[in-house]
Amino acid sequence: MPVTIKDVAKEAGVSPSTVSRVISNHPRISPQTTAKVKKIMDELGYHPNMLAKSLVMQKSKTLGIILPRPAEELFVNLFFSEFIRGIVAQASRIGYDLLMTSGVTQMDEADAITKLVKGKKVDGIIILTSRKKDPVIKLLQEMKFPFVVIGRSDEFENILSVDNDNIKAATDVTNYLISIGHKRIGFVSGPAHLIVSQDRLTGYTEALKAAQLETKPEWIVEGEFLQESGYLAMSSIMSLENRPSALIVTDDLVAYGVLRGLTELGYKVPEDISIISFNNITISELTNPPLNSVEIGIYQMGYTASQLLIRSIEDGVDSKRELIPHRIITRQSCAPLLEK
Amino acid sequence: MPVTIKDVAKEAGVSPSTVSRVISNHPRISPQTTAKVKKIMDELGYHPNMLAKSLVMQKSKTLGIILPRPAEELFVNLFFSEFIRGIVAQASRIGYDLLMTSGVTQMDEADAITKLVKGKKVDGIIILTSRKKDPVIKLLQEMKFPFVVIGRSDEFENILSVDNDNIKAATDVTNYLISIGHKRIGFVSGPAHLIVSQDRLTGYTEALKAAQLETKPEWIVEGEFLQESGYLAMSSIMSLENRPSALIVTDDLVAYGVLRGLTELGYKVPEDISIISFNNITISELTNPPLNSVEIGIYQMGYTASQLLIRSIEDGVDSKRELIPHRIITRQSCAPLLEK
DNA sequence: TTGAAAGCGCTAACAA
DNA sequence: TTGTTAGCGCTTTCAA
Repeated sequence: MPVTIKDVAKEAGVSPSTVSRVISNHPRISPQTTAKVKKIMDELGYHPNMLAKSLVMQKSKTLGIILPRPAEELFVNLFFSEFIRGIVAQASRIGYDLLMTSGVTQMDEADAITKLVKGKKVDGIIILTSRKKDPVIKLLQEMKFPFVVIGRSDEFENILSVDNDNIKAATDVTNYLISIGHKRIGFVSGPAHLIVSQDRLTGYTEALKAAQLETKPEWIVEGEFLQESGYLAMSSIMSLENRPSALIVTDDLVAYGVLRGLTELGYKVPEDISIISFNNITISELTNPPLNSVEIGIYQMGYTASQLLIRSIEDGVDSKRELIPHRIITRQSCAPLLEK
Repeated sequence: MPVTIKDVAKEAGVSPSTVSRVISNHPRISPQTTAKVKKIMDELGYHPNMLAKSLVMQKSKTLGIILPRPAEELFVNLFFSEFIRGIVAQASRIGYDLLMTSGVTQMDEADAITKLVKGKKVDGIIILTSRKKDPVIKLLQEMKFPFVVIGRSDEFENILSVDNDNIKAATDVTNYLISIGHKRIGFVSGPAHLIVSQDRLTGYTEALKAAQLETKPEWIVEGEFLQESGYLAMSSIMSLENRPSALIVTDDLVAYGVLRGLTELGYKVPEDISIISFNNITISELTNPPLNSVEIGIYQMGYTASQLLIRSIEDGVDSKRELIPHRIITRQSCAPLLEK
């Protein structure tokens, strides 16, 4: 039998409401009573029933997240762990937990979310991937329920989001290559329906334009966030007559595929071609040569998202875009291009 | 304003209990009423408040998991994502969600667990890492609260657990090397306080003994689940006079460190030395050469753990050890050793 | 400073 | 087959 507030009250010779007040540090309560009640709580091993509390308080102190689908979002997977750690670390600090769920067989994300929201199991929701015209964002927006998206929405301006400045990041990367002498720069992009793909591509294009460098459609290849895509992209690009001297790749795993293909074909990196990619996952320092990559601060994104969402729940802030700084990690996959 | 069971009742002209019965498919309820109530529920967009339901039912339909500490359990990290996916997939199917929490700064795992359990936020708990004399297992055992451990307990026999047969797996690996001609086999182990380390080491030792092969203390090196450990282990082992012709490594990441060091020193794998490791994480097929590794079925472990725990919650089964089969993945890091 | 009582939204005897 | 009622464990007016 669990010990309730009534048991404590009876044992301490006070009323349940007094015990309740002690629990929540109510200001107007005598030190003696407080001490007495606290002692009894310890003795009895009392812990408040959070369900009951949540029911009357109308809030669960819980954040919700929908587990991304396996195949579709492999991308997210590779740093899922670090991301979750960021969320939970911050949430726990403020007394929130994280509830994870997923759409069952036929039931999609939208239903899973509705269930959480209307079922009052969570006070806010974190959306992991932002696709173009994301229906989930629209749903949450309509329900006027607190949520934060990782990435950004192409439809709604005034929402809570945590993102990298992917356009800027891609611009920086492009300029970095330009600064070490490259003039022909290719781009291996990710799935077009993801906003992150779109933004990075934009940054690349803009940087080339600004530098008045040549841009060719065949230098841009789109693929999945898979090693194979890198391999394919590589072979398509290397077979060009006038091929790039440097390649920007949208993700480390893809870059690994590129690297692998290059090695197989007998090319040397960075002597024959320079490679730089995004996300800086574990693997990027393990490749041969170690990959230059853009650190995007996954843990911090999780941490910040959590923080922003909780603030939104508690203070009602519901429109803010937080940008997590990125940073180019220089390793050995890029080399200066000497004039010739 | 959320729509409650009362609103539905009033609108449908029935009592709240009737609505409740419709929700839970009570057998004795007329088709007409059912239809009418369901219609109203749809119209009003009704969803049951799970907190209220949980409060009266005394169960939350939620599983709990404590996020492993960063540094200590890097090991778990690498397949965290796949593991969680397994848990959530199965849990969702049966209508359970997963609640994640972590010890705040000073507050340790035990407190976090007590809070979840006594606070009634979860119906059962999944323990991710099993250390020797794990205090958390003891705590849960004492509270008589449903839980399942991934791995096994060295103290308690009669608990719920999902594990690989790590002793057998290590035996299999050792025998595999023996079968292709190796007689001098080394072992790079993990942290001694983890049961998985202990079991794999045991399996290795037993297999050698059974084959009446030589075993030398200096062929066994213990380290962390880190690349660096592999590097260190490698240099210690390769500097021996009579060194092994094959190495069993406790984890792919560590094996990567070994591989790297070997390459740096000019050794060739598998010509100069064969390497095989455990866990079969993404990285193991990306190395050069691709690593032979033991697939341990992480997703399935999560899935099974979830299943076992829910069964325990609902039917009271509380003592069962489920073994997930392992399987050696043959790639290019092992070569037969010819007699000489 | 403390207590009594009502109620959060739901389920489940018991009665009808 | 359906309704009435009590109560899950907590918070919070209102009164004392």
